[in-house]
Amino acid sequence: MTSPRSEFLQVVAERGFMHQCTDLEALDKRLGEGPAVAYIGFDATAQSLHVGSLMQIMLLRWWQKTGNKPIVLMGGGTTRIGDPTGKDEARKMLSDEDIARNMAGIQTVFAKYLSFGDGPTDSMMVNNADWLDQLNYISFLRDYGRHFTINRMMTFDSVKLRLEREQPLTFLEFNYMILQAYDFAELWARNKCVLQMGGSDQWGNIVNGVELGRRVHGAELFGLTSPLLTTSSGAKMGKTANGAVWLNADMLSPWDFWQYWRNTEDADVGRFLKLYTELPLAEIAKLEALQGAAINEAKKILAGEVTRLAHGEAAAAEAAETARKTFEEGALSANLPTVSVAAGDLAAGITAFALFVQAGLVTSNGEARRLIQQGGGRLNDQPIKDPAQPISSADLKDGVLKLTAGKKRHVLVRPE
RNA sequence: GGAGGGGUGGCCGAGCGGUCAAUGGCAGCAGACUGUAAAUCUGCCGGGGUAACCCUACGUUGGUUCAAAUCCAACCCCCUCCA
Repeated sequence: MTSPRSEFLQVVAERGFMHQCTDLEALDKRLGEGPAVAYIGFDATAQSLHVGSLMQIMLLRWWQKTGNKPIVLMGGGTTRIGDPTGKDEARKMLSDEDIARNMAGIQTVFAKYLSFGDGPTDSMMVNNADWLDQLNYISFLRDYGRHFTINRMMTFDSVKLRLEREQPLTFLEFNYMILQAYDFAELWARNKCVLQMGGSDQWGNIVNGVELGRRVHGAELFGLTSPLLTTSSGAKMGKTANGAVWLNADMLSPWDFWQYWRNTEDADVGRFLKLYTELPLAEIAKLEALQGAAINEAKKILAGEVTRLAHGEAAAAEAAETARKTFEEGALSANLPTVSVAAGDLAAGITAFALFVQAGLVTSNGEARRLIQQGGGRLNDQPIKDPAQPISSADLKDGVLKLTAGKKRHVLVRPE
């Protein structure tokens, strides 16, 4: 089709959010008729979402910004099943307490990206446990199970891949797609929700929902998926050395979050600016055209914008300033991550390798020794030659010690 | 219930009585080169220890042996086929 007329779909197309859509023209037409309701589901598998989900959150944000109503669906019910999509084996069962705790952690992040309330374009949050938990098995099978054929279910990747790899797929997991389809139909019935979005791996689950809605409610529903993002060198988004890039500040500090974006590969800068910031496309075009070292400026803007959305203006500014002092001036910034050691211990002297362990820069004495022996350990910006070198109060500068592991990881140590 | 195959370090995957903390690949870390990028090259990559060396580890538990990831027994789990 030609370029979409609706503002939402224009944004989605221009900025790279579009992977597949069940019926782009019809959805465009529907959006032209007035505000619509769309949802994205988030299962409560961890205490925080990570940047892998950020594209979905931005989609909801654009949806709201372009005059529509977003629904955030918390998968309180479906998390008890476990989505087999893209997994080689069943995830361990999460207890109800874990799920409740995870949901509480995840919910907080949405308030930063969406405005909630009762207005026509205000976002709302619902929990599919509200309807899934009370389903009656036989009734459900008769009303909904008859719309699914095993023949067709076996053709979906989530099922097919497991079977082809001869990995077990339990009946519990096999039901996941049915429940997700039911969610969509239910959200149509309750809130006239007409669109489900999600990552491309959710395509099968989404299509099932579209079809189920048509069969049981005669509703015209739509699905739209975003591409699975990898970095230019092929790594999945959101993973780093120390684990996932969490969106919650208590799981990953705004400083580390800023650093993650600052270290974006050159080739990804333009793509990420379009997806994860709201800068005008013309400005992004200029930034991504920067060559050589100049593109670092674009990375700083990327880091600043993304951090501002996730953690606020102040946190973003502080991270930028800390980075400037630390990396560009080589000066000491008081806002670097800080750990404390007992003043008495420091006065007595602590071996360098032990201090690196205490500072959390490495996880074992052996690793600390290796780091230092290989020339990757510095104290107050001076290389440490001997892992056993004692460090004491005499090394304090302005009341702190600055420890560095490698080129990028800095920690301040304060006696207390 | 029967027959066969399999469970090895974060992952994949060799090993099949000693020379095995266990080949190789991926991931990760450090150094060089750079731009807090990528690619490349070099080193490292279970824990403790300056080191000698010690401890833990090859599904679980016992056993054989001077010596077991490797052999035996029982058990647990997974896969395939049959009933």
